Amino acid sequence: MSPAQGARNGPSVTGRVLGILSAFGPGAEALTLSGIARAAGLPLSTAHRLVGELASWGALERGEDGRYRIGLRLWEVGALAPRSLGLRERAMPYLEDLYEATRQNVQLGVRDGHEVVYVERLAHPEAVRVFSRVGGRMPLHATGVGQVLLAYAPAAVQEEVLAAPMTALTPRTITDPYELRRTLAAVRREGVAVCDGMVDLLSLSVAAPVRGEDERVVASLSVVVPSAGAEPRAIVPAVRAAARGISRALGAPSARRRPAGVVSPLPAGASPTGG
Amino acid sequence: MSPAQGARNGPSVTGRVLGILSAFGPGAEALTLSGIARAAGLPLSTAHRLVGELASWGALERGEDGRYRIGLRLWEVGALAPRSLGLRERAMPYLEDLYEATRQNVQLGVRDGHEVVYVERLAHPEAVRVFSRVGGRMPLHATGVGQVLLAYAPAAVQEEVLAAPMTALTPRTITDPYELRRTLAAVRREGVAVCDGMVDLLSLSVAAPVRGEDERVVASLSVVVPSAGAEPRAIVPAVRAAARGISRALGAPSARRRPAGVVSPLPAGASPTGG
DNA sequence: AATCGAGCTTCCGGCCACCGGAAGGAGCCA
DNA sequence: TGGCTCCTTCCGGTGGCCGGAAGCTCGATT
Repeated sequence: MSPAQGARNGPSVTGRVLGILSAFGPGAEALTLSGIARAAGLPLSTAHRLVGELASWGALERGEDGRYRIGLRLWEVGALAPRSLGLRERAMPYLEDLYEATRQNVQLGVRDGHEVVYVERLAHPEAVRVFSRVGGRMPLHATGVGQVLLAYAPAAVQEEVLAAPMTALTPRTITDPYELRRTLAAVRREGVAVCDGMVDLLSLSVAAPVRGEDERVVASLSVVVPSAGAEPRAIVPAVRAAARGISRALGAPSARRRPAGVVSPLPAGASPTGG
Repeated sequence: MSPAQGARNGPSVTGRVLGILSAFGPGAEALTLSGIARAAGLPLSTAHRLVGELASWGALERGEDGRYRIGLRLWEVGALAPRSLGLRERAMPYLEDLYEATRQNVQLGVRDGHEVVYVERLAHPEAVRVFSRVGGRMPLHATGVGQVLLAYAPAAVQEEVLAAPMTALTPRTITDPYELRRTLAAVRREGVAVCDGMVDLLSLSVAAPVRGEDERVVASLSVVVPSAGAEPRAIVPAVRAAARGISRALGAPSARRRPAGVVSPLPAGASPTGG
């Protein structure tokens, strides 16, 4: 997890304010004032003052139950993050198609440090339950999206991840540095990652890299399907095609092929396997 | 732009920090340090210090061009806003279906003060160009989603909006209080709003209310189609059904009907296209 | 090459805005 | 009634914030 977190937040006012925001998180969407003060390590009166100011601006909202939640205004500002909105906006149509074709789970993630942050997710209510959520984080080594992002990350990042101990989410999660290194090489070679039962034993994910205009991998998308009886071969081409479509939409030179045909990257019979 | 911006933000540190965040907005996703200082009305050195702190926490990110953008971390926190994520999560499947059926634009918005804030939007690349964007705001009186939200808003809000001057986005935008009042009554009676050419002359939107567990209208969704040759009658049922589906997912008692049938509110036959 | 300008970074003394203990109020439960 | 938790307000002391000033890095212009 993000080290130097709780301890930091220096004694500066800005740090305290950010500490208050840090108090919120998945599983802590609504907090009482004292809860915030506790989590942020602030005296109650201090928290009271700062929270009041945040609330009057709209960064926090106070519910009828007296508890505070993240406010719409903060969400608005957050929506301006280029790695969220800009990416999302262009990726959506392709995610749509992929979702429509599979009726399962489609995810889009970017790397932040040693973790993947899920920026978008389309989930069919009846699809396999997936652990991730929009705005959530997962370790890079254990997920399809993560492995792709790691495979194309700067060497320094890869070495850091390989050097650190890796937590196992299931018995099948890769935790051995050597094996991971081999896996990453395979991902680079194939252009896809297939993770079977690494997050939970019942699901399998297929992920592919999305490139930006400078050819760097800026995101990764994946489809998660039930492990049982899944046939990755059937999914891989679709995932690859969608990833390439998004890359093209982002202006990646390498993705410029096909003389601007149909929008849908999933024509019924077509296989991108070249030749 | 943004009037009364520099003036507000009190002289408190928190206010200054929030002022810095306010400097960003649609059309201002990337700013230089001095740009931020200018927009927030802060001395350069002060801005430098605060921005540095924000960036080191992850609220801002500095690009290779030296300009600052909203950081992923802030987006993450913003994603915790209940009116964004909680709503979105449950609404998505229905929006999906609606999008799939129409292949046009589907929008989901909530009310904030006298404006609608678009929380989600699915847009087909080839669909009518729509003015709105995720995280964007529009006046309540001029849009389908807005009219629905206004129709079910507290009386006080309605009167405030009716009393204030209304800007016309096109010649067809409602700006007359009396006419708006009549329109709102119709919306309440019908349970849908149909706005033809009010945002731009080429598009038409059909919107319906989404209710929460206490029956209050918490959001509104709409479909935007080309004005030319559109047949609202064909769309209305689909929009109503989707809105009801989301309401049910949110726990609205009134939406509990149908003995838990299929998930999709759009049985295969309903074709909104037509002649 | 020299000059200019725009933007960024660092430094530091003075002052004032922030801090947080303390006191008091509002609910809730036993 | 007493005890609990949570919230709100107040106010004097002080330590963190402020921001002018000096210097730096670019790139454009003469």
